[in-house]
Amino acid sequence: MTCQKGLIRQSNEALILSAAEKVFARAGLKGATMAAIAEGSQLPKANLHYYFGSKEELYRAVLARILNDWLVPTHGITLDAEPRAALEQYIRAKMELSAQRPDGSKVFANELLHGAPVVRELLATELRDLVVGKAAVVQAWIDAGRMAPVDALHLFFTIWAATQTYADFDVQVCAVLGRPSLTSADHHRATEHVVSLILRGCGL
Amino acid sequence: MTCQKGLIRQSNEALILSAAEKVFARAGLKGATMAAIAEGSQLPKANLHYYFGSKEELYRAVLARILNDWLVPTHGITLDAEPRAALEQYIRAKMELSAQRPDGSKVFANELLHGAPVVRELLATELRDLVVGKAAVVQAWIDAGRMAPVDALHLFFTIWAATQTYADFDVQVCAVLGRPSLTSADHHRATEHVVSLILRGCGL
DNA sequence: TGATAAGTTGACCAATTGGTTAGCTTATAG
DNA sequence: CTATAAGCTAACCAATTGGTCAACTTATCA
Repeated sequence: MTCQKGLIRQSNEALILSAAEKVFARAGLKGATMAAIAEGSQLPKANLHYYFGSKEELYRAVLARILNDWLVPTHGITLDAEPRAALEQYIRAKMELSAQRPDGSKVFANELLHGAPVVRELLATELRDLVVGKAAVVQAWIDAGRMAPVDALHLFFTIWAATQTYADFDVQVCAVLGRPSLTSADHHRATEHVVSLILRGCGL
Repeated sequence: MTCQKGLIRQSNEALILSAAEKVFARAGLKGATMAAIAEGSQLPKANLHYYFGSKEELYRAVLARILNDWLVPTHGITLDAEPRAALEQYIRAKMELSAQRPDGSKVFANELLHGAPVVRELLATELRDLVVGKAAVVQAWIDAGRMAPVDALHLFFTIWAATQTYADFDVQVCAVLGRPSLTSADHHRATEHVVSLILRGCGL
């Protein structure tokens, strides 16, 4: 009963996924080449097709991994949580993700930008269900007078946008700040800004 | 002395630029094909190369047009303006742009996402100079106690992100809202949300 | 140990696609 | 009207690239 994948397979798939995330982030779905991913993972091109049938299948696998990491940090948003602490922790988690794994965010952004041909179904089901649920929590907080009356669904759009902009559009941020790349001090400053602006915007 | 371009040329260039913006938005730089742009503009492919030397030159022309529209609405942010009115008007203008010309925003977002190989210089000069100047105005408002002490530069990042997300990532917004596409009522609701959240966040 | 499966790889192919060119038609101006 | 320039276009080319395949080596386990 060997339900587990072979160790070699497991290791090589991880290697390929990691390289693919970087290449897809830099070049997009069409711009990325299997040859570049092969080079990034130090494996011959034919090997990629052995583990992942096609370029699109590999792309799909990369996206699946990202979406998962995307949804996890909402867990602290519950009815009996303290609004200010829960939202602050969520925003900080998203900022941390933008700083630590910008490539993943970029691949996802690219997919959305082009109409989400691959993940559209997931958005309309998994993502929607989760967010609608969390928005109901926020609405309950508002109804209880625990925060200002913002639009609960759109609040999530704003939080995603404000946090992910530091991953997706880092070149722009760098250019305006006059930096070659974002330092951890920059990320810290950005985090404090976003946290305080949005919390104040929510009357917290 | 005919310094003006021929009428035919002017008309066809506009036709091509418009079609190119749509195709580049949908497919990205690499994903877009000259054939698709040709079909979109109802012109044979060789004609595109007659007016624009290469695919990249055409892409560059599309981006230039967008960046210009991008920078214009900051004009109301001046030292002697009223902070609340000036920021509100700027945010509304950006939301209007997102609603009216989402394709332009998408092309620009795609360019940033992939490291801005074509407009990087423009970002570090034109955009930076403008934004640093406007941030100084915001900082002066803060110093005068006319608004809450937010980070002036990062405030612009947040405004851009919060407004453009409705153009760049409209599929995601649609999916979560459960809409096939964004209605003008949706755009109105989004605008009021962003305006009130950010203004309150700025203590206005 | 031997047999079956898993993993590896260079060489190759077909399709796509940006770009060219030669020859054509239409417009413009003297 | 004529000559020159501008505009148009089908056919073609070279390069890129996703994907295939057959032959090979290595791992696994009864």
